[in-house]
Amino acid sequence: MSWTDERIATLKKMWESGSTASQIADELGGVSRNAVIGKAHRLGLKSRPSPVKANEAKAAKPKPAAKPVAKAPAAKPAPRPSAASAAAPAKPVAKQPARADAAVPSQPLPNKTPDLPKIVSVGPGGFLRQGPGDQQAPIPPAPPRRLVPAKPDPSIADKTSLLDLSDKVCRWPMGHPGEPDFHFCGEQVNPGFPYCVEHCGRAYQAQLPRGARRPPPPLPFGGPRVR
DNA sequence: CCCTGATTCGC
DNA sequence: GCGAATCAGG
Repeated sequence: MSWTDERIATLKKMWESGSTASQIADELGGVSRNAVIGKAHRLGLKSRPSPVKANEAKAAKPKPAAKPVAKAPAAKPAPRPSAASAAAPAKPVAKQPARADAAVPSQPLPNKTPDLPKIVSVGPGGFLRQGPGDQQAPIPPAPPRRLVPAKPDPSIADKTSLLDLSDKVCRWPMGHPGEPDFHFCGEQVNPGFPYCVEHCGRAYQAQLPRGARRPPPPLPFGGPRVR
Protein backbone atom coordinates (compact mmCIF):
# COMPACT_ATOMS: atom_id res chain seq x y z
CA MET A 1 0.00 0.00 0.00
CA SER A 2 1.14 3.50 -0.73
CA TRP A 3 0.51 6.65 1.13
CA THR A 4 -2.10 8.38 -0.91
CA ASP A 5 -3.36 11.79 -0.01
CA GLU A 6 -6.48 10.37 1.47
CA ARG A 7 -4.65 7.84 3.55
CA ILE A 8 -2.32 10.51 4.82
CA ALA A 9 -5.25 12.73 5.61
CA THR A 10 -6.92 9.95 7.52
CA LEU A 11 -3.72 9.26 9.34
CA LYS A 12 -3.40 12.86 10.36
CA LYS A 13 -6.97 13.14 11.43
CA MET A 14 -6.94 10.02 13.51
CA TRP A 15 -3.55 10.75 14.96
CA GLU A 16 -4.71 14.15 16.08
CA SER A 17 -7.92 12.67 17.33
CA GLY A 18 -5.99 10.61 19.79
CA SER A 19 -6.26 7.29 18.07
CA THR A 20 -3.39 4.96 18.68
CA ALA A 21 -1.08 3.95 15.91
CA SER A 22 -2.48 0.46 16.02
CA GLN A 23 -5.98 1.71 15.55
CA ILE A 24 -4.94 3.88 12.67
CA ALA A 25 -3.03 1.08 11.05
CA ASP A 26 -5.95 -1.23 11.50
CA GLU A 27 -8.33 1.27 10.02
CA LEU A 28 -6.16 2.10 7.08
CA GLY A 29 -5.35 -1.47 6.42
CA GLY A 30 -2.35 -2.81 4.62
CA VAL A 31 0.04 -1.04 6.88
CA SER A 32 1.60 -1.90 10.16
CA ARG A 33 1.57 0.06 13.33
CA ASN A 34 5.20 0.89 12.77
CA ALA A 35 4.44 2.17 9.34
CA VAL A 36 1.88 4.51 10.76
CA ILE A 37 4.24 5.78 13.39
CA GLY A 38 7.03 6.17 10.93
CA LYS A 39 4.81 8.03 8.53
CA ALA A 40 3.44 10.20 11.26
CA HIS A 41 6.92 11.23 12.21
CA ARG A 42 7.88 11.91 8.67
CA LEU A 43 4.83 14.07 8.36
CA GLY A 44 5.97 16.04 11.31
CA LEU A 45 3.22 14.83 13.56
CA LYS A 46 4.36 14.70 17.09
CA SER A 47 3.35 12.05 19.46
CA ARG A 48 1.12 13.04 22.17
CA PRO A 49 1.03 11.02 25.33
CA SER A 50 3.88 8.72 24.73
CA PRO A 51 4.01 6.12 27.45
CA VAL A 52 7.71 5.79 26.91
CA LYS A 53 8.46 9.44 27.06
CA ALA A 54 6.39 10.11 30.09
CA ASN A 55 9.29 11.16 32.22
CA GLU A 56 12.84 11.57 31.06
CA ALA A 57 13.45 15.25 31.35
CA LYS A 58 17.09 15.22 32.29
CA ALA A 59 19.03 12.31 30.86
CA ALA A 60 18.91 12.14 27.10
CA LYS A 61 19.97 8.90 25.52
CA PRO A 62 19.01 8.97 21.88
CA LYS A 63 21.42 6.21 20.97
CA PRO A 64 21.31 2.82 22.58
CA ALA A 65 24.95 2.33 21.77
CA ALA A 66 26.34 2.96 25.17
CA LYS A 67 24.54 1.76 28.19
CA PRO A 68 26.61 2.49 31.23
CA VAL A 69 25.16 0.78 34.24
CA ALA A 70 24.77 3.93 36.19
CA LYS A 71 22.09 2.86 38.49
CA ALA A 72 22.18 5.03 41.53
CA PRO A 73 20.27 3.90 44.59
CA ALA A 74 17.79 6.38 43.33
CA ALA A 75 15.45 7.93 45.73
CA LYS A 76 12.04 8.83 44.46
CA PRO A 77 11.38 12.34 45.62
CA ALA A 78 8.92 13.01 42.87
CA PRO A 79 5.84 10.88 43.20
CA ARG A 80 4.47 11.10 39.73
CA PRO A 81 0.78 10.49 39.63
CA SER A 82 -0.24 8.54 36.64
CA ALA A 83 -2.59 10.77 34.84
CA ALA A 84 -3.45 8.29 32.19
CA SER A 85 -5.80 6.02 34.00
CA ALA A 86 -8.85 4.99 32.14
CA ALA A 87 -11.40 3.29 34.28
CA ALA A 88 -12.98 1.26 31.58
CA PRO A 89 -13.51 -2.29 32.74
CA ALA A 90 -15.60 -3.26 29.81
CA LYS A 91 -13.58 -3.73 26.70
CA PRO A 92 -15.66 -5.31 24.00
CA VAL A 93 -13.17 -5.27 21.22
CA ALA A 94 -9.88 -3.91 22.35
CA LYS A 95 -8.62 -1.86 25.16
CA GLN A 96 -7.76 1.61 24.13
CA PRO A 97 -7.01 4.38 26.52
CA ALA A 98 -7.60 6.78 23.76
CA ARG A 99 -7.97 10.34 24.75
CA ALA A 100 -10.30 12.83 23.25
CA ASP A 101 -9.17 15.95 24.90
CA ALA A 102 -9.33 18.05 21.81
CA ALA A 103 -12.82 16.88 21.13
CA VAL A 104 -14.24 17.48 24.56
CA PRO A 105 -14.28 21.13 25.37
CA SER A 106 -14.51 22.21 28.91
CA GLN A 107 -17.76 22.88 30.59
CA PRO A 108 -19.28 25.89 28.92
CA LEU A 109 -22.47 25.95 30.89
CA PRO A 110 -22.06 27.31 34.38
CA ASN A 111 -24.39 24.78 35.84
CA LYS A 112 -24.38 23.06 39.19
CA THR A 113 -21.87 20.42 38.27
CA PRO A 114 -18.27 21.48 38.68
CA ASP A 115 -16.78 19.87 35.65
CA LEU A 116 -17.74 17.95 32.61
CA PRO A 117 -16.56 14.36 32.79
CA LYS A 118 -15.03 12.87 29.75
CA ILE A 119 -17.39 10.16 28.80
CA VAL A 120 -16.29 9.80 25.30
CA SER A 121 -13.53 7.83 23.73
CA VAL A 122 -12.20 7.41 20.27
CA GLY A 123 -13.39 4.41 18.40
CA PRO A 124 -11.76 2.40 15.67
CA GLY A 125 -12.82 4.80 13.01
CA GLY A 126 -11.58 7.83 14.80
CA PHE A 127 -15.09 8.71 15.74
CA LEU A 128 -16.09 9.59 19.22
CA ARG A 129 -17.88 6.92 21.05
CA GLN A 130 -19.70 6.88 24.29
CA GLY A 131 -19.43 3.80 26.36
CA PRO A 132 -22.77 2.51 27.55
CA GLY A 133 -21.40 1.97 31.01
CA ASP A 134 -20.16 5.49 31.23
CA GLN A 135 -23.60 6.84 31.62
CA GLN A 136 -23.34 6.82 35.36
CA ALA A 137 -20.92 9.65 35.59
CA PRO A 138 -22.39 12.91 36.76
CA ILE A 139 -23.81 14.18 33.59
CA PRO A 140 -24.37 17.89 33.65
CA PRO A 141 -25.45 19.06 30.31
CA ALA A 142 -29.14 18.96 30.78
CA PRO A 143 -30.00 21.65 28.32
CA PRO A 144 -30.89 24.55 30.53
CA ARG A 145 -32.56 26.44 27.83
CA ARG A 146 -35.21 25.65 25.41
CA LEU A 147 -33.96 23.27 22.84
CA VAL A 148 -33.76 24.59 19.39
CA PRO A 149 -35.70 22.43 17.01
CA ALA A 150 -33.23 20.75 14.76
CA LYS A 151 -32.82 23.02 11.86
CA PRO A 152 -31.47 21.41 8.78
CA ASP A 153 -28.44 23.26 7.69
CA PRO A 154 -28.20 23.55 3.93
CA SER A 155 -24.43 23.56 4.14
CA ILE A 156 -24.37 19.88 4.89
CA ALA A 157 -25.84 18.61 1.73
CA ASP A 158 -23.15 15.98 1.49
CA LYS A 159 -22.16 13.46 4.05
CA THR A 160 -19.77 14.46 6.76
CA SER A 161 -16.76 12.23 6.54
CA LEU A 162 -14.05 11.68 9.04
CA LEU A 163 -12.07 14.33 7.29
CA ASP A 164 -14.86 16.83 7.57
CA LEU A 165 -14.96 16.76 11.30
CA SER A 166 -14.35 19.99 13.08
CA ASP A 167 -15.35 21.70 16.24
CA LYS A 168 -18.34 23.08 14.46
CA VAL A 169 -20.04 19.94 13.30
CA CYS A 170 -21.71 17.16 15.18
CA ARG A 171 -19.44 14.16 15.48
CA TRP A 172 -22.20 11.68 16.05
CA PRO A 173 -21.38 8.66 13.93
CA MET A 174 -23.90 7.45 11.42
CA GLY A 175 -23.45 3.90 10.35
CA HIS A 176 -20.32 1.90 10.91
CA PRO A 177 -16.72 2.94 10.59
CA GLY A 178 -15.08 1.50 7.56
CA GLU A 179 -18.22 1.12 5.59
CA PRO A 180 -18.64 3.16 2.45
CA ASP A 181 -21.59 5.12 3.74
CA PHE A 182 -20.15 5.72 7.14
CA HIS A 183 -20.33 9.37 7.98
CA PHE A 184 -21.04 11.72 10.78
CA CYS A 185 -24.07 13.75 11.65
CA GLY A 186 -22.42 16.97 10.61
CA GLU A 187 -25.15 19.11 12.06
CA GLN A 188 -24.17 22.32 13.72
CA VAL A 189 -22.94 21.47 17.18
CA ASN A 190 -24.52 22.43 20.42
CA PRO A 191 -21.97 25.06 21.41
CA GLY A 192 -19.50 23.54 23.80
CA PHE A 193 -20.31 19.99 22.90
CA PRO A 194 -19.08 17.63 20.26
CA TYR A 195 -22.59 16.85 19.18
CA CYS A 196 -25.54 18.74 17.87
CA VAL A 197 -28.43 19.50 20.14
CA GLU A 198 -30.32 16.44 19.09
CA HIS A 199 -27.45 14.07 19.62
CA CYS A 200 -26.45 15.72 22.85
CA GLY A 201 -29.76 14.47 24.06
CA ARG A 202 -28.65 11.03 23.06
CA ALA A 203 -25.16 11.22 24.38
CA TYR A 204 -25.89 12.82 27.67
CA GLN A 205 -28.78 11.58 29.66
CA ALA A 206 -29.88 12.59 33.08
CA GLN A 207 -29.02 10.27 35.88
CA LEU A 208 -32.30 8.84 37.01
CA PRO A 209 -32.78 7.49 40.52
CA ARG A 210 -31.90 3.89 40.89
CA GLY A 211 -34.68 1.65 39.89
CA ALA A 212 -36.19 4.14 37.58
CA ARG A 213 -33.35 3.77 35.16
CA ARG A 214 -34.02 2.65 31.68
CA PRO A 215 -32.13 -0.50 30.81
CA PRO A 216 -32.09 -0.06 27.06
CA PRO A 217 -29.26 2.36 26.41
CA PRO A 218 -29.37 4.42 23.29
CA LEU A 219 -27.59 2.92 20.41
CA PRO A 220 -24.47 4.99 19.87
CA PHE A 221 -24.32 4.21 16.24
CA GLY A 222 -26.50 2.20 13.99
CA GLY A 223 -26.28 -0.89 16.13
CA PRO A 224 -23.93 -3.83 16.30
CA ARG A 225 -21.68 -4.20 13.42
CA VAL A 226 -22.43 -6.91 10.95
CA ARG A 227 -19.68 -8.17 8.78
C1' DC B 1 2.99 -11.18 28.65
C1' DC B 2 0.24 -7.26 26.73
C1' DC B 3 0.15 -2.55 25.16
C1' DT B 4 2.15 2.10 23.70
C1' DG B 5 5.23 5.44 20.80
C1' DA B 6 10.40 6.48 19.40
C1' DT B 7 14.23 5.54 16.90
C1' DT B 8 17.30 3.39 13.84
C1' DC B 9 18.75 1.87 9.54
C1' DG B 10 18.71 -1.15 5.43
C1' DC B 11 16.17 -0.97 1.55
C1' DG C 1 10.38 7.75 1.63
C1' DC C 2 9.29 3.50 3.63
C1' DG C 3 8.74 0.25 7.43
C1' DA C 4 10.65 -3.87 10.05
C1' DA C 5 13.44 -4.31 13.85
C1' DT C 6 14.48 -2.70 17.91
C1' DC C 7 14.22 -0.02 22.03
C1' DA C 8 11.96 1.56 26.11
C1' DG C 9 8.24 2.69 29.34
C1' DG C 10 3.52 1.42 31.30
